[in-house]
Amino acid sequence: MYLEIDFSSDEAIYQQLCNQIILGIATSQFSDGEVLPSVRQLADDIGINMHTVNKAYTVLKQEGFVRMDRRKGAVISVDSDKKHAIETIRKSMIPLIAEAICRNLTREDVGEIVNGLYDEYGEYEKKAQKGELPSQYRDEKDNPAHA
Amino acid sequence: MYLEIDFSSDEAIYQQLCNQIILGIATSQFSDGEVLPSVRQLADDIGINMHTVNKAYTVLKQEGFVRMDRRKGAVISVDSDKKHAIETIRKSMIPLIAEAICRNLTREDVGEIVNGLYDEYGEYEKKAQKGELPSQYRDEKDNPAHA
Amino acid sequence: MYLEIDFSSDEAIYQQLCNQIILGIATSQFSDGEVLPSVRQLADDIGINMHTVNKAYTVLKQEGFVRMDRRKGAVISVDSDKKHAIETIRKSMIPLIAEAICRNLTREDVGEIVNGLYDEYGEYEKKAQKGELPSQYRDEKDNPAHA
Amino acid sequence: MYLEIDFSSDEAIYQQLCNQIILGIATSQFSDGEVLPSVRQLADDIGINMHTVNKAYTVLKQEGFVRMDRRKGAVISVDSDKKHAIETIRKSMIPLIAEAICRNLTREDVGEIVNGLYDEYGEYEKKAQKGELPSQYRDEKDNPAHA
DNA sequence: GTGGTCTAGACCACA
DNA sequence: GTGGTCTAGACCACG
Repeated sequence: MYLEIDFSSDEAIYQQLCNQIILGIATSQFSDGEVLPSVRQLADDIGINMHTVNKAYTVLKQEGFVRMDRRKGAVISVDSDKKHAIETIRKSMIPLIAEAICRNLTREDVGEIVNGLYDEYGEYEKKAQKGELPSQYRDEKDNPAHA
Repeated sequence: MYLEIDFSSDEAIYQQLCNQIILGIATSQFSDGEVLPSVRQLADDIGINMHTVNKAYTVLKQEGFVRMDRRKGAVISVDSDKKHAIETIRKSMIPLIAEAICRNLTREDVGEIVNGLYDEYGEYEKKAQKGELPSQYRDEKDNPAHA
Repeated sequence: MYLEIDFSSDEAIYQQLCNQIILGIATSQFSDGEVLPSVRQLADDIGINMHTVNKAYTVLKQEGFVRMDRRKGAVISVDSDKKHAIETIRKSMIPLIAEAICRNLTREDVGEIVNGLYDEYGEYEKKAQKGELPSQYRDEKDNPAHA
Repeated sequence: MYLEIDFSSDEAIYQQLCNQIILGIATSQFSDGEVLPSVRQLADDIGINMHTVNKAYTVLKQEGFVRMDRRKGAVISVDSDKKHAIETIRKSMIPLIAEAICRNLTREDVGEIVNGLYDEYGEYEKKAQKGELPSQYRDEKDNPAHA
């Protein structure tokens, strides 16, 4: 998978890394059980410090997207406790909705944004709704780019 | 308006301040044209340093929620360029939707979160839809043709 | 004359006032010998503090656009020492030209800007060239005079 | 590059710093992609406070002369949107041209000032016209598709 | 009285 | 080591 990092962003690099990987999972470029590149390799690929990659993996683990396997390294393993997820998303969404309201966006406007993003990224969703999950590894097309 | 700051949060104080004020605008606790407390005043009120408040005001200005009037100080003045707003919100929402998809939340789940938040905070929205807005500048001498 | 003040500008009000008045002179809305409004009246008209108007008048006097008459108040009286003027303009122009160069604007681009502004504001210039002003300089291509 | 600060000037130090650096870019003493000294370093070098340098860098970033690279610090990166640049320059030039007109300077006089300054500072211009620019980002990993 | 600027010194997250 | 944040206290220009 190709990871885009903007070194001039105000977002921390490890944070961008997390987000990109989460996006990769959402778009089925990474699938459950897949192994992420080693810290050192990914760091070299992107041209960043090893510590930074390490931090990203640690955060992903804490947030339940990855588990650390002693032999394989970081392995995708999405923890989907719906109630907890909703609460998390809700909390992060408060400032965004507040801004939307201030800018005179209606809930329909926001709904369109959400739908647009689901259309764009929601590969995982399609699978889920076709009941293909959680029969976990149903990988006919999941030849993820490079590791 | 009562502003709550969590000093043990990992979110920067000035950032919390920004969010609280934006929330205040969304819920009509602050309305367009209203003057915010002076940096010193607000700093004293919530027990933080003047400069921290100043930074919050500066960010709010830059993001188009406030303008600095040389006579009155910081004045609520929401810049509602819909197109720009949508783009901003969309960008900040990408990681959230990605996470939602990973956690198997459907777009309907997310829609409910959005609606819940609109119900909770959307005072401003109600006004807007009743046509009471926009009256961006109330002051007779405050809206010069060019900046 | 109508004076436009932007209270949200980063430029000080007295400074804007000065610039507007100078612009008024350039466009012949104020002419030599004309009396400016009293400090109090202008302050009331614009809705600003008397001190601010006072400061503007003081600066205009120092810069040689106005003289203070004990009975009439501030009187337009433009001091046009060409050599001194050139040196002043040159100094203020340095950062602008530096910026222009950085942005890849050619000297022709800047020349066009200058000409555009002369076309827009140069009432005074027309008089000068018609010989209505102190015959002085009626030379279309004179001494370089710059550093 | 040697930066000269006049501590007795009425111009803010951070503003002088900005102007000096812009001048440095114009004269090719700084070139695109070059890394500026760290805030602490530069502050020590010229004997001012870290925060003052920081403010200068922040302003330069906001005005599109510099970007903040999370790995390298402040990097010269001139944003040359010609249309925007012209509008900016034009606005700052209005008071200068107004003054010039008042002082009976012809457009030719001003043109000479402009040319003089271009002759003195326009190193960057020469390169640009030889086609050596634009190569805005030299770094292979520094130019992500989206910010 | 306001915000803007500058200084000084501190801690922390990031890389 | 970097910049980002926060604090504290000071002076000044502006209004």
